[in-house]
Amino acid sequence: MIKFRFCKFAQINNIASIKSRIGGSSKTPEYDLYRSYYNKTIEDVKEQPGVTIVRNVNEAKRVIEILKKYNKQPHAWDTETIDIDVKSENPINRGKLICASAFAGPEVNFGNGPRLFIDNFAQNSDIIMLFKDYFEDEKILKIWHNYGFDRHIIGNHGINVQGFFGDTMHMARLLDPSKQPQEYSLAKLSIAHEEEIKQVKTKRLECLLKKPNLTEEEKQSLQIFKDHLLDINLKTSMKQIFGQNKELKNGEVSKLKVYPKILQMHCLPQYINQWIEYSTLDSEITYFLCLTLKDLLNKTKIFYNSKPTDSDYHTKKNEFGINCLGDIYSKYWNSLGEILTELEREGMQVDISHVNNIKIQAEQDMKQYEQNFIKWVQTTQEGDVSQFNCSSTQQLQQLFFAPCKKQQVKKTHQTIKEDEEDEYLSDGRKKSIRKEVEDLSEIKAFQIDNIHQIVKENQRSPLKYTEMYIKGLGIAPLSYTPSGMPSADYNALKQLAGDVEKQQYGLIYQHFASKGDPQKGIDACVAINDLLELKSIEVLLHTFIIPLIELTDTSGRVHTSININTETGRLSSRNPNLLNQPALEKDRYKIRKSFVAKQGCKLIVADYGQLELRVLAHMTKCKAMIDAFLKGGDFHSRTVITMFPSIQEEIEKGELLIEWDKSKGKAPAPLVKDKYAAERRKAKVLNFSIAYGKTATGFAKDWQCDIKEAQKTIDAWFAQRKEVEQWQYNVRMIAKSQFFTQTLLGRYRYLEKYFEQQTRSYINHGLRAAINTPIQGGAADIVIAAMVKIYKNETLKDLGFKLLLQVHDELILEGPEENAQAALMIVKELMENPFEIQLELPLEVDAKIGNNWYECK
DNA sequence: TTCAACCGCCAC
DNA sequence: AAACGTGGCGGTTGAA
Repeated sequence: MIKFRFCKFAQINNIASIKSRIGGSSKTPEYDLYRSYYNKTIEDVKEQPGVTIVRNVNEAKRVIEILKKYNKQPHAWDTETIDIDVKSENPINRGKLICASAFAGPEVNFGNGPRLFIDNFAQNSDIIMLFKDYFEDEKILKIWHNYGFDRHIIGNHGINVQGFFGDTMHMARLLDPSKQPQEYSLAKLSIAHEEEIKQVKTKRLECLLKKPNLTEEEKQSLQIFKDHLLDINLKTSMKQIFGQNKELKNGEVSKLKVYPKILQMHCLPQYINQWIEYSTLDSEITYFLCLTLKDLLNKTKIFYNSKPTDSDYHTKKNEFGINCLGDIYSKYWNSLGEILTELEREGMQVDISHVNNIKIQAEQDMKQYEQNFIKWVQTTQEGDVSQFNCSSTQQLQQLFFAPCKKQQVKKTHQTIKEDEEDEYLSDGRKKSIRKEVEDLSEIKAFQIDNIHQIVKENQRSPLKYTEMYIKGLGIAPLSYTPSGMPSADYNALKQLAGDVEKQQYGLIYQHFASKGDPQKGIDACVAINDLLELKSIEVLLHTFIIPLIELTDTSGRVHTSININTETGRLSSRNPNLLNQPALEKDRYKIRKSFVAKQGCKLIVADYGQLELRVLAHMTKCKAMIDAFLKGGDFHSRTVITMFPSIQEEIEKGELLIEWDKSKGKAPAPLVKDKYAAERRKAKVLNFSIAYGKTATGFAKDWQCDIKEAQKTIDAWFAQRKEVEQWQYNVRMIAKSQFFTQTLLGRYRYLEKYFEQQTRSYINHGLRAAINTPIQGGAADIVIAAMVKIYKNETLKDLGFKLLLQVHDELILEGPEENAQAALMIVKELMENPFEIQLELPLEVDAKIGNNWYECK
């Protein structure tokens, strides 16, 4: 079984091949330089209290024995890496370890105390390999902060880390998912939980000191810990410790901050001691943060109706057998942490030749449209605009809508900002303050490359840039951006162009026709239509096609980085984002065909049907919704008939059908989706948008009707779904009074930030979030539970099927062709029953087998 | 040169 | 008083 799960690792176990892939840069002159510094530096490294430094084989072997001796307790680890830009690159097959640190408890004495520092550079760069058996021992548990990153880096050395105890980042996110993303760094968490960490440390020390049979080494370690380490609880960020103000040539000190590279910190004498302290503190903090967060998770009961004074408060469980957040961690999120790293390492096979083909195709298609559009722009301008940039929103705004006044800016929860002191960037520069946008004047200059080498008066040689002037057409703005500028998005441009194919010309036609030149109007519509085509191709090319080519590895697989960093508990994906691949209708180049199964394998793509609506139905226990799901068939058609009594009558008389199986011949009566297509479309939009808290105004805008009519339709929806209305009311009340909302399983999302500012905009946003999170987050709970079940299923392992990706309500697996059918049945079964209990209504999963992602949809 | 604000668009 | 939730990301632009 194991052989299927880790065949990827089996491939990379060949160390020579690893080195050739990730160690290329270690042969550069830069490395040689630092290596020479390093050899002198390590001679006079100061001995630091509590830190044991490992720099040779014997030392390594000795500490490994100590680590193994303490195999009953988890060990916290952290790594520092080189050869990777952590901001833009994923750590799969890229980046390697320069050093690692561990902390296994205050009493675990590695010789000079409980902090362990392992050097893995230059002549010591294979030291980490001595720890292979230790890392791969699944019985020895390890704690990490952002496990995925460290696991992959260590994996790059051919070591497949096992024995996952927990990830402090995931724990912190589960405890409170509502913080800013950067607040989950080790440094920030150590500050946020400073008091609790102190308490945990003190308590732990007291407890250990009381332990009978302490060895001399342990006593010594505890003494060092007490004397030197107990009071160090704050992790300072690397930038704060190592950042220096840049010195200018004239001797003055600049505000710009400079930071040494990791290589420099590791190799240069002025940094090394602080560097070792910094690195070893990481793992120690991770260790105590883990204890702290576990404790907090266990203390966070999920029953908000119970009070701590209730006698059963500490043991009471919800319908899913969950008492506290700690239960959710141990039941689901812990496994999820492991699963995500597996998905990342596995990656997805890419048909590179297909991607290259569609890239060429897209580039060709774009060119023509671009030429057409710019040619037209030229007809409206006096100066040369051959360098008009179609990707520039500003230029488009200027061209169509200038001159115009900007709209009054509305403050939303995102744009509102307090008058704070000057903020500075990490490199010391002052953070720029948002400039008020100004009205658009009729003519505006844009900077362009001086491709014609124009030499200006009083200049001897041509400057690099020159100006292009755009004179606005002065069309009345159709909508505005949040900052008050006229928007030039798809909607606005589409209104200008109209439907060119049907010769129903849009607003810009009027603009020219009213000046007595209808042909010019038609030309303009055609041109804008071309612009829209151009833009849609550009998006596909630049957001999907090109990045996919760049990010696919040499073996033809693309490894996205999957994070749990949403406030609702959904996953997100980066480098590349595989969760927003174009849907079938918009996928004119069939980008999804690029994601294929590897040789001899098939993909299984399994989708939940109407997952969020089912979650809503379950949580509200809404009879009408549950009923509609139980009866089956087209859910939106069922919604239509409950909303419109006249349609209901037709159904009862048999003059109208909800669904018809075409294999039985021609339908004896018309179908709802045909006869009442418009109504069904409305019902569909309603079904989806109610969960988002969309209001009548929003619907009116979408449907282009007045607010009253929209409200009437909404009322019709709610009339049969009183339970939903009541549920929403309750959820809003809790949000307003207690500032949180909870998902299906009971995870919390805190909403204080929306209610602190007593503005309507904030509060309304908070209320919508409160409504949406239980549903969106509940759906996430279900899919995560299903993933854990699938991951743990022995039969699927035997069949060789592995998870590749989760796309919110869809799971993708890959495995041997001959086992695909068997695997599909199991996947479907597991997904439809993610919990021990049944929900108020069944979950339905549609699963397909195919050679690529496109085929499976 | 670097970075963030802004706009816009992709998914579920 | 605002008007649809959760994300990632590319391009342009101007500031430091």
